[in-house]
Order: sequence, then structure tokens, then C-alpha cells
Amino acid sequence: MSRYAAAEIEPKWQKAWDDAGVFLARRDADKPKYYVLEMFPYPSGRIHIGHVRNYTMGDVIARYKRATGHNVLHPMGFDAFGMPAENAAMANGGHPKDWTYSNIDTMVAQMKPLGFSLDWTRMFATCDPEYYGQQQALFLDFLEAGLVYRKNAVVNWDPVDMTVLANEQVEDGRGWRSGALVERRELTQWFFKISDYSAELLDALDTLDDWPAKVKLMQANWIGRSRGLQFAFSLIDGPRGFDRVEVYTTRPDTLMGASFVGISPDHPLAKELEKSDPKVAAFCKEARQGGTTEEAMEKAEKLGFDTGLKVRHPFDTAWELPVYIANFILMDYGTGAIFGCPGHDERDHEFARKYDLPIIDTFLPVEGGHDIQSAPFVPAKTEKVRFTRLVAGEEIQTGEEAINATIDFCEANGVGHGVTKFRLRDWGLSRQRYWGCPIPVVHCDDCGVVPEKKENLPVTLPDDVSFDIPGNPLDRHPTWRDCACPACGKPAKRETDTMDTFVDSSWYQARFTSPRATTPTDMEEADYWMNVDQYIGGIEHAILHLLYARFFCRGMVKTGHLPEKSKEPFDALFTQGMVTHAIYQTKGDNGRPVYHYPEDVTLKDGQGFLKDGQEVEIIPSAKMSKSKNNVVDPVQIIADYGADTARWFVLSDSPPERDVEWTAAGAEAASKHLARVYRLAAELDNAPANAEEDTALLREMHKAIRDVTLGVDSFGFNASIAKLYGFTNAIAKSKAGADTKRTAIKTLAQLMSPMTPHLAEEVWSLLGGEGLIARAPWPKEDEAMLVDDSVTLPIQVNGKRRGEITVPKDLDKAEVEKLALAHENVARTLDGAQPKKVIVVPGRIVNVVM
RNA sequence: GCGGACGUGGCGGAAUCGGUAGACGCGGGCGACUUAAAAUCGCCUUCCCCUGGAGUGCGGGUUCGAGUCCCGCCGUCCGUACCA
Repeated sequence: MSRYAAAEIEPKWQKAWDDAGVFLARRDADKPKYYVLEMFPYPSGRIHIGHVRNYTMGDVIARYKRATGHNVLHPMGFDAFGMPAENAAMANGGHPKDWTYSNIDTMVAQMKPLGFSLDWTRMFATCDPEYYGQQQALFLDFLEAGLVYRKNAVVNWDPVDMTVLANEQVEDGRGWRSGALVERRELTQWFFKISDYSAELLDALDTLDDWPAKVKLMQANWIGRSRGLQFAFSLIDGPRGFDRVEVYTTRPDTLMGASFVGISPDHPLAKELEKSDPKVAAFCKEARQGGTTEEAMEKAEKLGFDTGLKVRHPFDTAWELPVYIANFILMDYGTGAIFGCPGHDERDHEFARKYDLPIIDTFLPVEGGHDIQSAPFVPAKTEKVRFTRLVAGEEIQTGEEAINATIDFCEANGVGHGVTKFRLRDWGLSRQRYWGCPIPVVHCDDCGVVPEKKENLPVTLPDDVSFDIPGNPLDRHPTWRDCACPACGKPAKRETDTMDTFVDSSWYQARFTSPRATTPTDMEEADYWMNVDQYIGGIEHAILHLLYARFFCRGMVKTGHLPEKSKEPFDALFTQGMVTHAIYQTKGDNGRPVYHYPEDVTLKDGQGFLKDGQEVEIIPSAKMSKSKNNVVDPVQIIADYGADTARWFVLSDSPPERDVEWTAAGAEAASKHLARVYRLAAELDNAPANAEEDTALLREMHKAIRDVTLGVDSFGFNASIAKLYGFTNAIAKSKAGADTKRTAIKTLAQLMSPMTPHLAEEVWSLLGGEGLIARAPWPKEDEAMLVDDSVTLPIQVNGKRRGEITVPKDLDKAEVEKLALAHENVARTLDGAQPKKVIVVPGRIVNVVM
């Protein structure tokens, strides 16, 4: 008897699919289209088991949708620009381009044996000049449409290496290579005007019915619509040209509790004072130290500098407030200036205590008091409070009511005006790096910033560059920068900044619909294939990538590169969890942990041992990391067990949105199960028909069709797999005749085909299935075979389970109640007492209340 | 710091709407087959002070009934705008 041999089966069927062109996507007006896309990978060098899980989920959907009569587009490409290629060039020599393309070759070679039903003819990498040239064309159209502009913005500056650092290159406020204290420095940079779409991007979230609520909530909070009051404090004896400080506040109702005004170190007033006062300059220098991340700013110690200047309170001109420069105020948000109300804000309270400023309450709890000196009183805005220093509205009202009343009052009295602001900032796309899409503009002494002509695209990256010194090699390239001004023809300089890689990944889904078009998209193809019906990727992209893509597609609609319907490019989104693996560690001589490879550890009764018998500590479910030696390599898994086992395992055990822990035992079990399915088909006997057994097995089969289909439809792949185990057990135990068993096993193969396509084809052909299972229509359950005529009901007394009864499905409530009360355990628990109430939920449960 | 999620047996996890907690798998135990082992097959497996009781991170609450809803904690993970 032949055995399940994945190594023989898998290449055979992959070739059969290739020869038949099963996965090529061609427009077909007669079929409904279905576009399934997984977030494309960064070509780091090897595929990761996390990729296997991500692409297997997409492949299950793709194969299932093909079986249900859809014309499926399922493409793959590479997000190929970015820092790691430059880091590799710096560390090991070589060129980012060679490193990247060599990695892509390796990863394609590793992906193909997994048998994903991809249309490989559509593959591209974002570093292909054909792709980034079209991206440059989009940039020029966006520029013309007013969606791009330049302004100053802060970057992390390494004063020793004289280079800009990415946030991840700043560790504890210091440059990762130089160790120097990082400074925040302003540069002129390019921006996309995503803020034009703040309200639309927020409101349109409501139309994304098939996105996870958590992602929509995260985006909504990120965009951060707020209504507040913008007004000015008049400045007493300020420097020339500075007679007021404009502030924005979302809590104008606390204005009577103001005790200071704070301005950003980058505020024009701070910059003016800095010129003449060395102490201000010293403070601002210190305040500008450290990284640019919101996290670093928020966690840094709150520091203030008393400028000695005063402003007048708008409601009481005799009331003067000090003006502080504070390191936690961002110039990018609001007006770069705030008023502080220590009584009702955690941060202001801390600041007031530190600099000995008054803490004044404006409202207190409706009942009881609050010691405002020891802690601020910060209730939810929807909670009613009692105002002690009321500006407008009722004495007892909610924060929300007070805010609105105060804004109305201020507008009526000429103190500022109500404004709606968004937290969302414009998208800075300039990167001072080589390995990215060049920004196609030219700087001319006479004409200023001039867009490159479209016929000159792509502006390609020069190959002759080196990475032996920090910084952007484009800046110091001897000839690449020099060019003729597209407007006047005089000598000019190219822009040397390249684009943020989020630009690359903002429109690749559109490009897949016509990857070789000589324009960014082909409208006919885009109109047929867009939108992405199902997008699958990691939750880490919940905000930035997905928000940028939503904006970018709006820009593409505006500039005529996508149809109106593609403003929201992703109809449904699914965010999958990670694949984790245990860490095996021992303590080294110096007390530091030593990490051991899984293959060096023997597991026994939940404990792990090294070859020399030393016990290792097992840390379960840790994120895979090369430095922890707990990375599992899909190539090794395929070599050991085959692709179908890897695919089956990453889908089983855990729900797709949660993390799954890779274990050798689990992989072993998956492999055994697949071998068992193969054996069922290969060892099918000639048993004669048996009416009762046949019907029983067919009923199991129809239940399996229903349950597995439901699981696949609702991303419950682990639930589908549990049902498939159950159905396999039912077949193995069944005494049904050979014909019925053959039908059942063929159906099992079909139901497994999205997950384990190679095994499914093999079983299908063993049992005489017609053609390729990859082209067979999805089985349909027979409703009549699913109906049970009796039902088992649990009986509870006071919510505790005391027994169960089996009754005809449609027995009326009174009868069920009678039977339940007659139940031995129930009668004993009642002990003759009359129940107060009996709750009968038909088909579900009986609860006796006593 | 802020925003979002998650937490169930020895382990991964199931439980469509608030209605039998622990499906399915791993691990473990017992047995069959075998000279023996592997492979395979069958049965058992939440815990305990076991005619009962307890139990879904911890503490409260709503309900006839809570893993599921509400309030407050603790822990872990993701994001925090130049990692992708």
C-alpha cells in the first residue's frame, strides 16, 4: 500500500496547476470577480512562518471563492524599498539593489513550494523602475491637484554622524551608531495634504462595514476630531511684533481655572526670545533634545521655563498669567500654545506643583468634594458636575454642555471663536535616504521648485553609490544631482530626498489590476477588479498604512487614476495574529540568558532538556526573534513534512485573528492527520451498501459541508479544521458501504482543498474525481439531511445544571416544563417545594427558579 | 504618557443572540495489535476535601441565568506619524 508522500505529491500538482493555468486572472464579464490580497512582504531575505500563515489564509479564501464560481485575482509582490537594504550595504558592502533582488529571488523560490494559488505573472517589486516611475507620475498629478506641498518639519538629527535618523534608530534619545544625544532639527520637506480629508476619512469609516471595529476605532481616535475654542491672550510688554498669544483649547469651560500659558520651544515667540536671552536659548536647546516620537515627548520629564512675560486673562484684565516655554507642547498641533488648568488636567497639575503655580477648581462633583490641591478632578465630559467658577450655562451641567455654552458665550462677547480641529497631521513623505522612490522635482535658481516632465520619467536611482559614510549618497553623487531645469533649461539640481515607503504600499493594490500598464493604472482593468474584496494583514498596520492608502486612493480618484468607487480600496479587512514559538533559555556564567535552538532541546512531560541533561527554562508563546533563537524556518518545515502540513497547522489550533504558537508536536499531529486522510482514500475497501450506516454517514457529510463552509465564510478556519477532524473520525469509524464512503471522502477532499490543496488533488484523483479539484465546484449541503427530530435540553435549578432531558424538537413549553419538574434530580433538589418560576427557552434550556 | 486589543484545563484553544464551560487537537494514562518496537486502532483525561462542591486573570455589579454585558484593578501584546 502506498504511503502519503508530500515530497512527491506536491510538486506534481503544482505543475498540473501551472500547466492548466488555473490561477491566471483574466477579465471575464460572465463571472462575479473576487479580489483577495494579503499585505505584500518586505524582502528581508527569507520567508517567515508568519508569512506562511498570512498567505495561507488568503489562499484558502482564493481557492474557496474559485470553487464557488468567482473569477479570482490573487496577486503577490514585494514592498522592496526601505532602510534594511541600506543597512545591509553599510554592514556588509554590496548594493541595496543587489541585496533586494537577490532576496526577492530567494523568497519567491521559498514561496512557490507552498502551493499558493497566485497569479505570479502579475508580480512586481516597488523598487522596479516600471513601478516607481508610475508612482512619480502620480506624485506629479497630485502636485498639480494641490495635494502636495512643502513646509518645515522636525527630524531626528545625529550631530556626530551629521545625518537624519529614523525613530527606530534612536535609542533612549541617542543615535544608535554614534551614541550622541539626538536633536530635533527642522528641515524643509514634502507633505501630502491628508488633512484636507480629515473629516471625510473619519466619516467614511462608518461605510466600512466589513472592517474590524477596533481598527475603525483606532483610526477614528488617530484622526481625532475635536471642537474647541481658539482665542488670544493679550501679551503685556512682549517683544516687538508680539502683542498676543493665540491658543486653542478643548476645555474652554475651565478658563477660570487657568494658572499659566505654555508655548512650544518652536513657537515664534520662544524663537524670538531665544535670540536675545541666552537662558531661553539654553532651555530651548535642552527642550529640543531627544527623539521626535510622541511617546518620547510624552514620557519625558515635563520641563518649563518662566519667560517672565505675562498675559491678561480675557475675562478679567487685572488677572495676569505667567508665560512658560514647555517641552511637552508641540508646534504641530493647534497653535503651539495652551493655557494650563492644573485643577482639571493631570499634566498641568504636575507642572503646577513643580513650578509652584496656583491650582484653582472650576467645577467639583455634584455631591461631595474633591481635594483639588492633591489631585486634579478629571471626570468624563458626559458626567454632570457642579460649577464653582462658571463662565456660561447652568451651574450643574456636563462638561460637554459647559464647553458648548462657553464657546457660544465667547463668540457673543468677541473672545475667540469655536473651531473644529483634527489631531491628524499632514503626511510627511520626504526621506533623506537613497533606497526609495526619487521625488521627481528639480530645484532651479531662477524658477524655484519645478516638476520633472512626465516624458522624462522614471527618474531612476543611480547605481554607482557607496555607503561607507553616513548620510544620503544622492546628496554627494558627482553627476546625478546635476540636471537641466525642465522649465528654463538652465543647470539645476535634482531633489535628493526620496519617498516614504508608505507611498509605495498605498497603491500597489491598484497596480496589481494592470501591473504592466504604461500609465499608473488601466481604468478598464481597475474598474473590473477593484476594489479588494478581502484584504488580510497584521494589526500593526491598523492606522498608518491603511489610513495612508485610504487617502492615496482618494487622490488617485481625484486625479483620474481610479474609479469613484475606489475611494475606499479595501471592502473587507481581516487582521491576523502572529506565529509565536517558545524560547528555551538557560543562565550563562555571567547571569545573562543563553538561548537554545529548538532542535537542541528534548521535550519530556512539559520540561525541556539539553543533550547534556541540563534543564532549560521554557518561555511559551514568544514573538519569534533571531536573537532569541526561536525562529522556525518554513523551508525546513516543508522539507520535514511538506507544504500541506505547514498550511494545515498554521490554520488549526488558534483563531486567525489571534497569535498561534508553533510547536513541533503540533506539526507532527497535523502531518499524521493528513497521512490518515490519505490512507482512508488509498485503503478504501469494497464493503456492500448498508442503508442505515450509509444514511448516518451522509448526514455527517452534509453537516460537515455546512459547518466547514460557515467557518471559511467567517474566517473561522480553526473551527472548520475542528469540523474536518470530526468528519474524518466519522468516516474512519463508519461501517457504510464503499460507494457512500467514496462520496464522503471525495467531499472531505473538497472541503480540505482550500487548506491542503495538494493532498486534496491526490485523494480526488485516487477516487476517480473528474478533472482538477482546484476547478471542481464547492459541495452544497442538503437541508433535508440536517434536520434532527429530537433535542436534548439541560435543566438548571437556580442556574445550576441538575440534569438533562431529550424531547421531540417541537414539544410545547408546558410539556417541557412538566418533564423537567419530573426529572429525578430536579425533584430531589426541590424537595417538595413549589418552584417560583420555570423559564423554558425552546430548543435551548430550562431553568427552574425556587 | 496616550489610543486599541487580549487574558478559559498540564498546553493550543471551542462555546452564532446572555442559555449544558472545556468542542477539536497536543500532552498524559490504560488497553488492543506485535516476539518486541515503531506505526495504527479503542477507551479515559478541568480541579477538589468527590452521594457533593468549586471553576473562564483579580475585585465588585446587572440578570431566572454571565466566559459573553457594566464599573474598578492587574498582566501581556499592537500602534504612537522616519521600522515595514
